[in-house]
Amino acid sequence: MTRILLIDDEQRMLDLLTLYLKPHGYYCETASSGREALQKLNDQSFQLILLDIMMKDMNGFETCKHIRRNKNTPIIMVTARDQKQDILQGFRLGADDYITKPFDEDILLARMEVLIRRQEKRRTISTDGLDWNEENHQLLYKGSEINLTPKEFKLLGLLMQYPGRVFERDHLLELIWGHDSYTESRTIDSHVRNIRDKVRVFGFPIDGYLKTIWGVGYKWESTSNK
Amino acid sequence: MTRILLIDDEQRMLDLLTLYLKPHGYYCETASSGREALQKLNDQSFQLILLDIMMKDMNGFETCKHIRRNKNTPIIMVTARDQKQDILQGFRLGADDYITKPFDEDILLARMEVLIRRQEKRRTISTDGLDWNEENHQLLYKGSEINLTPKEFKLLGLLMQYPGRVFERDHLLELIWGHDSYTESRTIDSHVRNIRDKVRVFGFPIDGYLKTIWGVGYKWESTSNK
DNA sequence: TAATCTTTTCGAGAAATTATGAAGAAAAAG
DNA sequence: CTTTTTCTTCATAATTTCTCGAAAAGATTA
Repeated sequence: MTRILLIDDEQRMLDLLTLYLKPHGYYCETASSGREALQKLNDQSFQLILLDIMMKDMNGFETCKHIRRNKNTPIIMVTARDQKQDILQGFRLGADDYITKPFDEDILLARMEVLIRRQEKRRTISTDGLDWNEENHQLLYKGSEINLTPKEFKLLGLLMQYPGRVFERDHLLELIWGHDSYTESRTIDSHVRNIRDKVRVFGFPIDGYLKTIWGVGYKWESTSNK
Repeated sequence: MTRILLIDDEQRMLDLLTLYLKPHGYYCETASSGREALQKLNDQSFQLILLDIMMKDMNGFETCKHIRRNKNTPIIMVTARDQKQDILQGFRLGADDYITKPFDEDILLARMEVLIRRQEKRRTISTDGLDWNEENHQLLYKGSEINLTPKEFKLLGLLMQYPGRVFERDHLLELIWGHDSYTESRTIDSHVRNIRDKVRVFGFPIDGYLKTIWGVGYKWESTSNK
């Protein structure tokens, strides 16, 4: 799930954008001030930021500058039509793109995709808010990091990569441990347990996904019947 | 000198753009057909492509698609105003941005700069008060200089350059020491240790950023949960 | 329901990996 | 050439992860 941070001090606008974006598979987190946005950016991770320039408290420019001190998450500015100086100023402060209000939904989506696509060359697998990312060696649930050990991480990644497919324990051993391992196949069970425990703590409905196939092995459920 | 490739079948437009861009320090090469453009792209390297969509022979879309087969040089499409379908199609084929004719010179320049800036390896990186500057080989924290040795400096810079990404020790060795080095991969650990020690003395919360990924390597944390 | 088989749970020891401290080798500076 | 700095390696301490057995719980079959 691609996570977007919407920053605007008008609640109406936040609602509207959320409504726009949700059906296209984006999860939107909202912030109604620069301060709140920086807070959320500190706690969670996002693939894109939509930032309204016209805000009362800390304005969009200030916010943009602050964000760029620590992150290079792509930023699309939202401006009123033809505020050329604003647009230029935004670019100077590190914004990646802008759209003018009122904006065309399709164009916005296209621009968003360009920016997201560019940084998502890495391999990620996502389900229901759970993102497994190989390059970052990270498992995120709704933007928060869940700490896994190397074996746990590989095991989960493998299962998620082939949703619906059942893996026998010996097969998992071969794929993750390698063919020259003397490890007992029951060791898998321990790792599965640890994964379940760790992920469950964060509120992800893991039992609806990581399933035991009795007498066979394990699989990652593709159709989430939680 | 930043090299731009202009593609348009109207000579007048090519001249106009060249005239616009030259004073801003861009070198412009021109092509008046898709074929010619592909030829030039094959022989020379460019930092950016400006591509007119409305061309007689091989049109802009075709050209865009061909270019993307081999290169990911940023492409800005030039379209007539409000050809929404054209714009969306361009994005689908891998364009990075578009401008509508007649365009504003400053906005064009700003958009170009965004795309070019992103391509360039950054000479300075800043996080949470820590500034890494390649040009003067300095690491500053809140203005005070932290003295690093060459290896330490390069290593830190590389990690900061790609926040979030995990590097294996052998990969770091290859990137910094070069492929023909006989250095043990554990040597990395020593350098990491020295970096941590030196930076910590100055009060920077290094342990929240320079992370050990157990069993894998090291990374610079992008979501700073200190 | 009983018998049997499989999985889950738990915990402790084993194994693997990283951090640390220190010293010698190599390189650079004086 | 000498001194200083940087780089590399190694031993060992500290930490984290992995593994496996045994008991408990759960599923299946007769």
